[in-house]
Amino acid sequence: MADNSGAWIEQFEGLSRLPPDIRADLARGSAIIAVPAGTQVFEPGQSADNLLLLLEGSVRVQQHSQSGREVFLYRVHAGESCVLTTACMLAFEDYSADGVAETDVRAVAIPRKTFDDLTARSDVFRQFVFKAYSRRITDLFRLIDDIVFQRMDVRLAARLLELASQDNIVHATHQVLASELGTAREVISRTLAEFQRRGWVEQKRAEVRIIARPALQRLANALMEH
Amino acid sequence: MADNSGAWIEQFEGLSRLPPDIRADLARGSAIIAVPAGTQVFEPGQSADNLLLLLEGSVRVQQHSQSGREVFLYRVHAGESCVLTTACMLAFEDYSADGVAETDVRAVAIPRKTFDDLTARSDVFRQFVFKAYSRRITDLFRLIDDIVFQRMDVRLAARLLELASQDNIVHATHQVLASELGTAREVISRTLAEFQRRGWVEQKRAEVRIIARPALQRLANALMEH
DNA sequence: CATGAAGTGTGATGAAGTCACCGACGCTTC
DNA sequence: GAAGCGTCGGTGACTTCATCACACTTCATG
Repeated sequence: MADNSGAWIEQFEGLSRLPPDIRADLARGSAIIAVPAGTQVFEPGQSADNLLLLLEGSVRVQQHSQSGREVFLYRVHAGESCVLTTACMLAFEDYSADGVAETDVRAVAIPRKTFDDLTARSDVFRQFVFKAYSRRITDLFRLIDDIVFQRMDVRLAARLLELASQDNIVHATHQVLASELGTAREVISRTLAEFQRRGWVEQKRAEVRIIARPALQRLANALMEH
Repeated sequence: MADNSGAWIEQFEGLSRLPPDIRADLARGSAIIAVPAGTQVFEPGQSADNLLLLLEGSVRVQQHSQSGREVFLYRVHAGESCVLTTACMLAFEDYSADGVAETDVRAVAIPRKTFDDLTARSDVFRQFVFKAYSRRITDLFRLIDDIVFQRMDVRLAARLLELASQDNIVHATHQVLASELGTAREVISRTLAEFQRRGWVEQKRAEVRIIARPALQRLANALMEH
């Protein structure tokens, strides 16, 4: 187990206000773990017994439907928690979504026992947990709204901007982008072809380079019609 | 305030195991309220300060999108709780969904203070809350899955069966059904017309009568193709 | 450099959403 | 009961998106 002095607690906005005794117990009752990219962090049918707080990296949470395809649900970034797994930690109900480390991940693992103890003893910790819930749930609401009402090109533009690195490159295959948006690869191919035709992006294999950020931005904000 | 002896606690599976002292505090610290049909139970921009446990009736939770249309999210029945409002109770984050009483509703209102107190003191209560969360979240996951992958006619058939009263009648306009499924009225009209052509339903103004339940059932289970 | 797997392009077809409009029903008001 | 009006439902034309089938390109690897 790595150093766990509890210094990481400062990285989490809601936890920095924890009183010293709780903070000590949290550090003592948790472990810092490292997970290589690609690892299944949690999966359906296995009741998660750790709440993860991400220090570095990101986790992609998705759902495998009966139909075999997968839908992207949301992404957990550093400084956030995989809080929805707590629902099954305490509810013993099997989870229908799974999480995959997209990059190498460093995280704090809080076992059920510690989680339960802190939830009982600290209202600051409780607020942290419920706030994280709130965040995820509103994300899901927004996702549903997008799926139902937004056009594909608008959603793709927005997602490209989100995923782009500083140098305006998105490292992702059309297939990956498709599952991010819950659509088919062909739709992504065609839409990207259209973006390229307009000179907004350039494409290589498994890579999209954003040329005209402002144009994509305008489309993403749906300030553009047709 | 109506009689609140705490007898209602038995109606909630997860709460019946509460120890006597907690149970007494829960009864004392909560109130039974009656809400007429059509009332807005909670709404965006107003941080809910009561957790509702439904004794009778149902609450429809939906989202008003920027685009003006609304999406049905889920329905809370008697014996269940509007637990997602707790996320904002404790997180102080504004809620983007609203809830409307579909029928006259009797409910137990648990104010934030009581909720917070019980969450700290009782692990049975905590489990109840988290289990309710779990239930809602998996409902949302299923909803997303349905929206993305299921055909409209399959979803409509399933919804008709859910909404039908004992005498196989669904009291709802096409518009209402459309917003339940996040689609357009015309789509519902056409699909229902098709169902009618096949002799599965009959229609009156603001009413659908199910004639061939088994056929709808087969379609709903997607055991039927084309 | 042959081979196969992964990534991408494209056309045809059908399902669903959108837009525009009209007619039918039910309720009020005179 | 006729006129007026709002809600509800029906329909055609068109667009967008999903699906299926298949061909072509890129790239790693033996």
